[in-house]
Amino acid sequence: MPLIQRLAHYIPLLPDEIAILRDLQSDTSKVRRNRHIVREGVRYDSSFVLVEGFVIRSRMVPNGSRQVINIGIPGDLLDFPGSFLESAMYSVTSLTDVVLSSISHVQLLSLWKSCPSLASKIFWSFSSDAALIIEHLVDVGRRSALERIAHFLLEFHARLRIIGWADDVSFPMLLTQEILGDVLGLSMPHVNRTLRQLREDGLITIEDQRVVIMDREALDTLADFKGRPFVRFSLPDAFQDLPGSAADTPP
Amino acid sequence: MPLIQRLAHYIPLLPDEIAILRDLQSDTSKVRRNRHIVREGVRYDSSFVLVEGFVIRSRMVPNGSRQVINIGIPGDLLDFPGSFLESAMYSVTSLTDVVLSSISHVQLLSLWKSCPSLASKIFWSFSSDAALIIEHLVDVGRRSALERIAHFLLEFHARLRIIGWADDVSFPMLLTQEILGDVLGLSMPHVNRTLRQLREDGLITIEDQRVVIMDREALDTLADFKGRPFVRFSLPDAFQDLPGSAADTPP
DNA sequence: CGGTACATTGAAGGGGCTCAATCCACGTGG
DNA sequence: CCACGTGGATTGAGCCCCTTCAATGTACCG
Repeated sequence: MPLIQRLAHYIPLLPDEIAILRDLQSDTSKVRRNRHIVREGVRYDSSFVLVEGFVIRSRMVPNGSRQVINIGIPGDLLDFPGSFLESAMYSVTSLTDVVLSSISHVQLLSLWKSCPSLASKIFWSFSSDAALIIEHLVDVGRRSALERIAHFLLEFHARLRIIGWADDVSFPMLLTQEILGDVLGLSMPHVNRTLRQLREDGLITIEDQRVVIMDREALDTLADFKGRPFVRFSLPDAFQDLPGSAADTPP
Repeated sequence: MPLIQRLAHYIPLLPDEIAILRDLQSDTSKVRRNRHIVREGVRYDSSFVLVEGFVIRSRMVPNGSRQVINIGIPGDLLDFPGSFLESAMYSVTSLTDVVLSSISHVQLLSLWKSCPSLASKIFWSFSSDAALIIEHLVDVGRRSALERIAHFLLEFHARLRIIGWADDVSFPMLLTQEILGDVLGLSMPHVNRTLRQLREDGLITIEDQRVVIMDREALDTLADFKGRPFVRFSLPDAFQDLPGSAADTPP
């Protein structure tokens, strides 16, 4: 239950809420590698929780290139902000074999009545997705290739750690250099050269498809990465305490 | 009441909802030109509706440059996704003299109980902000300077039109070229040259601080601008009809 | 009338792109 | 078991878009 794990990493979840979340993810479906899950321009009336596997959300541009908006990892709620919009504004494609659980928009929104405290936590999750995109915008707009890649690696590492896919200093390299280029607005050859430079400078190594962070401090400085202090749950207590007392949940 | 105007442009608002919105914006405050309204890293417990004037939301990068996330125009709800986060992830600065109306997060969230249909409309508004940022990301990541500027001008024109600040073919140029550069990840001289090229190609003219669109079709093509079809309200009827029947409101 | 803010233009350089070749690991079928 | 195909990584050469640095122009304002 990576969604629960991810939320709980930031916010104490009440037993009730966990039960509801479990329930929401009851019917799952599988999608093979390299398939479209959501297609740009089409309308959907349910969102998806990514239970297993990885996806990319991307937009094509007429000149032939594409921009990857975001890498979806287990526990992510796909399709924000699409949930509220007329039609999907980007495609979602499976990067690996994937297990999804769909949640209709009606279900999602009715949470505001049945369990507002949980709803607020889910909307917090949307906010932190938006925050991620803003970070991404800053990356692409105002950082050099070296800074961008460093920043992306650190951010991705942080996200993977929360769901148990990374240890303190390393994580699996799930993206091809081509995709990494589409994420960061760079060409594939330049991604390659920049990664090499990071290696030569002793900041990272890459072995067996894993990225190993060799010099955390230098990377943090280079990327101006301050952990992710802003991405933390913060709502009026009135909303955290609704269903019962604000007890912690067992880990 | 630009917020009401903006929402109503997309979504029929019920009389009740309009009354509540009016009420929310009752106490206003003024801020002079070039002042900080929200400062990066600080925590706030209320959001703002921008009633009059223009603001920029931006992030500084250690190398001295900054990235403008978004231009706030009258009717915008500032501080998303900040509302849910521990601390502001970007600064908000007044571009002109400004009239704000603050809405505490508690007030905002309690709408989900007191008037869920309105709440869903406000959250739709957040979604469309997020959509704007995604468009922006695509711009900066994968479009040439010419395409970027064209796209920005069209998008900005569309937004200004909704609140009555633009006519069919022209709108006031509210940004300096320096700011435009910070929006689009370009240097000021290059913004200048690119604008000149757009002029020389007969796509736009700039006179008396107004941008005039001379060749709409060519601009649309260049920028791959398709109006903003995805930014349209779309929610299960269950949520649109809660307080009464789905009657239109008088204009 | 000098000061400030912004627009404009030029020259030179570099970061990142394009195009293209090569290499490597892996899987698959004969 | 090997030949081959395929997807991805790596590397090189040349170029161009955009940046940097710097100077000049221009409007407005106290």
